[in-house]
Amino acid sequence: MGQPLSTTDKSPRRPNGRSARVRHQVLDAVRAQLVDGGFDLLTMEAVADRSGVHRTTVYRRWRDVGGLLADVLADATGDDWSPPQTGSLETDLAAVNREIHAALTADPPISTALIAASFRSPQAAEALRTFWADRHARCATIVRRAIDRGEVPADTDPRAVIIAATAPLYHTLVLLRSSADTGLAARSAHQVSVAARAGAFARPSSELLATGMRGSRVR
Amino acid sequence: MGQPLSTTDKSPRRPNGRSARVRHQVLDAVRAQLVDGGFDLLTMEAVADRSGVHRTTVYRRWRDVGGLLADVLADATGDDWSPPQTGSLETDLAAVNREIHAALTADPPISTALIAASFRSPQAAEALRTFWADRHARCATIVRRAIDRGEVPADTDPRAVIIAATAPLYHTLVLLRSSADTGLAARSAHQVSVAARAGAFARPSSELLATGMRGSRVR
DNA sequence: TCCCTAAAGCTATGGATGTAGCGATAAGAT
DNA sequence: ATCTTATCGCTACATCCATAGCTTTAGGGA
Repeated sequence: MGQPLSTTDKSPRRPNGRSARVRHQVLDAVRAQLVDGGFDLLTMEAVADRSGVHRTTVYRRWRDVGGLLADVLADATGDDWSPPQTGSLETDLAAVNREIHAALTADPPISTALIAASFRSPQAAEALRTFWADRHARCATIVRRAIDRGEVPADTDPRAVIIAATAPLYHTLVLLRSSADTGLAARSAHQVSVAARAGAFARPSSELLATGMRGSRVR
Repeated sequence: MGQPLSTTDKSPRRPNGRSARVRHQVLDAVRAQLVDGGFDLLTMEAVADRSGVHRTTVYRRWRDVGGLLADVLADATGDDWSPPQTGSLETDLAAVNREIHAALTADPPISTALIAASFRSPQAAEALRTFWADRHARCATIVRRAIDRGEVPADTDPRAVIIAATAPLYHTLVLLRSSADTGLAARSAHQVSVAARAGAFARPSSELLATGMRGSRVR
């Protein structure tokens, strides 16, 4: 909740006054505009008109649409999301994947809009990196619980498991833009959990021996 | 080599004359501009100036930057690329991943530019879909060879294996924009091949029985 | 060789986008 | 209460971006 001004990367010198009010008006306008106009109609001018804040002010503080979305994302961080807990690695991963699927196919497509914006604005890209780093860190508990249960070897790399499980879904929906069938979420979870149980996600530098052999040297 | 005009989706009525010459000039200019200017300087005006073709003509035939890149991509299809053949599923997948890694970190970043453009232009998005569909189809032979060798069950889904193996790399480099260490390519290949050998990539509707059990029903 | 016309060139123009400079306002310190 | 100055609002302007309408050129069939 640090209200970092996107443009200057430092907090406003007058955080309780007009600046804060303007920021709320603008971010509300961004969300509203995104809801009933989509990404295409999310323009600096539209946001300015909708918020009642002058155009030049929006330009000054947020620079471009990516900056606006980045600030919306920053405003949304610090929520209390925690990964689902269903009793097994596979079902946990599947549940996460279903949430991702829901987010990526939601209407209005806020997530997709943010990803698209990250290719235009370094600010949005950075905000997205931060967001994902946070989510990956939280999801690591899924793998740690599986380790505690003895489901997978102790040297399993949590981050690698999470990425392997979720990447196919992102890839299909975001990059290939094909309509992933509902089973993909579950199938990816299944495949990854099979590999993880076999010790394929052991950390390279670990002394603990995994069940599967590692070290697939390439060339 | 059907030279489909991107804008009209139909071939030019005079395919050997000025139209073709103009197309070559423009596509050459796009490639050149991309090489020594990057995506940011790839503008309609720059391409027009560089190619010697008038601005309005470039607009008429290609509409926007995405259209230009889409046509460049279409112009590049029909190459004779074929997946590497190294003797095992794991090393084949690793080799593919290394090619992807090289392409995504190449300078100038043509692949990344195309992906970015696909979020702005439906034409570029469609071209990219086509391109990837083609590549996935060709990569399927990697899995088929593994089936023939008896490395993996006969009902293994080739496309699912390819996507699972390559998605983490795309995800890391393109979406997370973090600098994937060189080992990621090999590790993903290893993990997927372990799961595939265990039968985790069996086609849902297959009558053939895989070695591993399937059917991870969710909820 | 001579038309016909598809396609390119050109000019003009409207709209969107982004910035500069300056005066006005109000947050917060004294 | 008063002053200082960060921040906003406003006007004007400079580009870019994209298209419309018209003229000119040249490919390719007769």
